[in-house]
Amino acid sequence: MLDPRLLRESPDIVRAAIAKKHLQVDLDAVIALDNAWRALLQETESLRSRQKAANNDMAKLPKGSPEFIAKVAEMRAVSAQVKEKETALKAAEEKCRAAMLSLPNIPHASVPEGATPEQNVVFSTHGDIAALVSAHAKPHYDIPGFNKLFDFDRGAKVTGAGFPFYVGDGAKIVRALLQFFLDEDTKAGYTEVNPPIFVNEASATAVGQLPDKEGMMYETIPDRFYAIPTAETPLTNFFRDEIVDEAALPICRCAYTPCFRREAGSHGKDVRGLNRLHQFDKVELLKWVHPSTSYAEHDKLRNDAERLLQKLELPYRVLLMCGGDLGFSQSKKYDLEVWSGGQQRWLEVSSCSNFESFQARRAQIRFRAKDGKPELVHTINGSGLAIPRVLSALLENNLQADGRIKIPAALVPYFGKEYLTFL
RNA sequence: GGAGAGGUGGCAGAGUGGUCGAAUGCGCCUGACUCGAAAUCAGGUGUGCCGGCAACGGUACCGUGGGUUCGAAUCCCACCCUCUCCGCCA
Repeated sequence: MLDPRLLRESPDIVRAAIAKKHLQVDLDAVIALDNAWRALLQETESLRSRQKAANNDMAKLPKGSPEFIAKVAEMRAVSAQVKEKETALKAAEEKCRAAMLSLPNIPHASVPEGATPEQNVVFSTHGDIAALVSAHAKPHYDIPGFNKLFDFDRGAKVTGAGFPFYVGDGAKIVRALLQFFLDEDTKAGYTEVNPPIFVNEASATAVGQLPDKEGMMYETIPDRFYAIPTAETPLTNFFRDEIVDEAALPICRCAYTPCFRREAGSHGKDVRGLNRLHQFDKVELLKWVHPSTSYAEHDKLRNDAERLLQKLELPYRVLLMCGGDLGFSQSKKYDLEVWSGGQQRWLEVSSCSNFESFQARRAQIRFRAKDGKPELVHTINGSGLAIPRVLSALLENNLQADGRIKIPAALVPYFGKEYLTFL
């Protein structure tokens, strides 16, 4: 959510932000709703003020006295008016809040102009893609024996499409990657957290998944919990409605969780094999930072995620997202894409985003500044990293002529052997 | 799942219909005393929203949401959470 004062004082900044993100929002309607709400609030509060003054007078009067009885009669009418106004006020407030929630975050000045993913800027490229071209290269789902270690058919039987079983070395490579990521992230200064993987409605709302993305999440009956689409959801809510110690900032945490995404409407080549799943494992990095260090911490977090790909010796590139491809709630975002040599395509394995105070305002996460006034923190997060696509690149890029997969040196201590075998 | 108790400011803890944003204690901040500190004494010390350049004014908040009433921290209803006992169970 944006600061309402920004809308009132500098609507042009908001207008420019909407344009840069290539969104359609009727800003004037939002402003009108805000004005209407404020006018109604004034009226209601002055009525209540009158009511309060009368109450104080009545407290001094003897209960049964004629003056008292007259006051009761008089205030009965005011009370009815207050109730009426309060009902109207509540409706106006809800409309206004909904309208405010429809306003996107302001993109940072360094975000490039652009409407489509093609206009994202390649920020940096690492590793040698050409070296991966070989005669036996193939998509991971076509590698002989793939279905033994990554059993999609039985997963479909037991649960549904996109819920594979990982078997034998398949399970072990997932565990090795998770352990490796968590160890590296911890070394980089992130405190490991093991959060709940279901959240309530308030938590989903605070990070912006509700309203709007309810169709993307699995919901439980009868408790109305949501299966988390990312560890960002429970992690960000850790400090919801709290004022944290300024000296503790930045607070850096990492968490492994399974992630659940309905991905309604996704079909075709993009979703084959490990490319897109309804349940997958991911380690998330998250920081609560002081606004003054926000972008430096954002860069650091991106570097922390990049280091993981470097240690796994996977070629990757970093995209700086243009305004049109920036999410609704982000001020700036880098995507890390790993090169998948068999499919000959880039796969997104991490989005490193700075939300500035957009999430913190909704979630009411603040710190006490030196002058004593609470101030909103900035939140930053990114994957470090998502397992299936890293795995898919690992399988494709490291496929040997004999059908085995060479395990990167950094991962060998975790995996326990130098090769993964399918058959 | 059953029975009972309870949820009040940073913490502890009073308050059962009106002058209560809320006693008191602790903590914290400022000042006095002191070479300095401790102790002591005096004063201060929640958050949001609206209006205002500001000083400040208004209003809301006693787990959450409804209700009763001229008036609710206080009474009624629902829900959430915590604790105790019983039951069940990884």
